[in-house]
Amino acid sequence: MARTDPDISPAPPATERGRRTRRKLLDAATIEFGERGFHEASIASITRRAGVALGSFYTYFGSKEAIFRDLVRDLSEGVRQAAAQSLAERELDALSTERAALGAFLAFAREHKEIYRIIDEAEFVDPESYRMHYEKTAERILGRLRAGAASDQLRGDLDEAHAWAIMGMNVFLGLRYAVWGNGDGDDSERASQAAATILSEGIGRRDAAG
Amino acid sequence: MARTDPDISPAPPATERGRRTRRKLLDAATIEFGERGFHEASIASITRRAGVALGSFYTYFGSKEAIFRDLVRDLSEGVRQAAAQSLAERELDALSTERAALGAFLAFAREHKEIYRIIDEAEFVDPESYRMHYEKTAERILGRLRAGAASDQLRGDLDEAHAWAIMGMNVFLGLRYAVWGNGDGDDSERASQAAATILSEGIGRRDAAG
DNA sequence: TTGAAACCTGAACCATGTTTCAAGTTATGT
DNA sequence: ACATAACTTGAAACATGGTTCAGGTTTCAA
Repeated sequence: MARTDPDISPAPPATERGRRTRRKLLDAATIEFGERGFHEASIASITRRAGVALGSFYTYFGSKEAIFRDLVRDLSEGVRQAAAQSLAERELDALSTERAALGAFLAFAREHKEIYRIIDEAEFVDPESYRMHYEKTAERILGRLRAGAASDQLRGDLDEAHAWAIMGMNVFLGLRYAVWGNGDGDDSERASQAAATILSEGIGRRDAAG
Repeated sequence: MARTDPDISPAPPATERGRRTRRKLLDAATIEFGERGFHEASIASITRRAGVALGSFYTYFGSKEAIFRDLVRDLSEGVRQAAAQSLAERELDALSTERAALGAFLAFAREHKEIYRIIDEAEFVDPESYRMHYEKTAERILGRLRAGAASDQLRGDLDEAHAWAIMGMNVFLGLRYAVWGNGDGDDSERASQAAATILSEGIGRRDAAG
């Protein structure tokens, strides 16, 4: 009895000690999932890393899937905050804003390769969160595009598809130059430059374009 | 004895019957992996779908990973061919070529959602093939960009990063409008339009851009 | 101080599904 | 026809690792 739906995590910790333990498990899981991926990861290894008994895991999480789900949501929020913060720091014109957003994302990805990988794997382990992550991200990009259009800096006909195209550019540049790259800043600079050019002028020759 | 390295698939079939059975397993695996994902998929279910005994599986594939690897390479080649064929059909200017390539990719993704998913999952099951798939794809895009530059239709300074940016756009537009979309052609049209606009003029206002 | 709730422990349980194997069947070349 | 290699079969061995549980320890409010 008192069965917990394995899909759902038990009630949040009531004491400080509990919150600490839960946090330790979450941090250990970030490393474990990042290094080995969801299926290679084991709960025993997570609790070992956290310095906690195996059984304690189920005090805080209903199942292996459940902790992964919690993690993805945590991290998705983390990415959002990192980007938002970098944009709040200064006032920029619309195109520079997109460039800064990509820069922040690349820096974040370079520092948190494991997070990048965890969100990717959510496509298979927790599709709902995966979808949510990208839909929310696209919405934020679209919001910026609309603001740029409102202030006459950007085209007026930009829509959701443009936001998804920009997001795709950013994600793949991050994969190639922040995660796979050698980790120095030059790669990121090259990526930012390419994206900025495309967004400001496209790839056609200036004098040849219709 | 006669142990087979589980990472490697045994020697190819020597008879016609063998080739048929191997093909049946590969086809069944495409469906199984596409529907349930790598880890949910079971070899028993694959052989059941193929109408073959469980043990026969190991006559043709060294392990579950091995058949997945073979599959990813098959499919990666399939995507390549589909795109190449659509481009070979007519002579197009550089920007139209990119638009046609995206169109072919979207159509392919709409028809083969399971293939799209399998290649994505290779990031975790067979990183080598995954990486190869995208590197090859980026190379082909870069080749087109260089050709466009050589004929003075595209900017002269396009490099690998631009190719990755374009690939990212295409992949994400495919995810959103071909795989997640409602499946009609309107979505694809919208996606193609957005990408074409970005590539030809960027997102800035024509008269406002520097 | 004390009782109850929260939390911790780790060995054992158990479900799942991959892999092996020994024996039978079909194809092929001489 | 015959010998041999290729192929097929499915039950059973086996490994792995998620999950449970019964009994201990810590925390905290009354």
